Amino acid sequence: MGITKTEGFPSKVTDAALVFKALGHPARLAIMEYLANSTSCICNDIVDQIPLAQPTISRHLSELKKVGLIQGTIEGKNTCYCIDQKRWAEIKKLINEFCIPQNNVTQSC
Amino acid sequence: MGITKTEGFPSKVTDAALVFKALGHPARLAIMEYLANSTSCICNDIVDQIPLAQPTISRHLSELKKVGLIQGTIEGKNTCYCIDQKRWAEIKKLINEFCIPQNNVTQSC
DNA sequence: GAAGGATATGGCAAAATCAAAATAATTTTT
DNA sequence: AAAAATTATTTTGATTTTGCCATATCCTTC
Repeated sequence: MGITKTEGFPSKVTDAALVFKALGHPARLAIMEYLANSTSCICNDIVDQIPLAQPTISRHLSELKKVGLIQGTIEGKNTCYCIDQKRWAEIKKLINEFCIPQNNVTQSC
Repeated sequence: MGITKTEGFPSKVTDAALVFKALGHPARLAIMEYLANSTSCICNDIVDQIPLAQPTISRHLSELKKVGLIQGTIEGKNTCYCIDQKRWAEIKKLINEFCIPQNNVTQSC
């Protein structure tokens, strides 16, 4: 039904899924990469780099912000968006610990 | 428009986005975790573990397979699904190298 | 070969997503 | 205070996703 069932899953799983989902779009991934590799963090500069209209970028930025991947601070006329490095490091750690093959677990394939 | 624009992004970005997207659903993430921690890899056992109908699980499995996260092999009456460990390791590596703050890059926030 | 178990597929309805145009809100500049 | 610049929000329409029922397919067993 286009509605994602979340009941019956541990919150650890649903929380992680929200982060992955946010990263699961080319524009949002490109924004993250831009922020990691550019000295600029100004919204308008992002709009210049990504081939999408300004309102669309704004939407994507707000979704990244919603899951805590980035922070946005208003600086006068501009808004500055930055990766939340602490949170990003936590997420990376979580991914690394995720789906590690257990040495006591042997499957037939 | 519910349609994701992919033109104008490097294929490295769109490819990674597809993997993140596949992981961005509680059921699919729960399947991955189950496969990593269980000795069983039989489809029917997964259906028993996840609170969704069999056809729905089957769909999710096929999406994970589509992006190469898992492999499925038919074994008589059953189908055995397993994490593609080689690919999974590659993806983890890719994520780790992703969005690392460059030390020559300083932002104002 | 009939019956039963396991999995995949087709079809449908509800909901969510994506993109952009239009517009609003806020701030700086003139 | 008017104009310009930057960003967010609202609205609209097209598309995709999700979930499940019904059904098909394939294999095993009886």
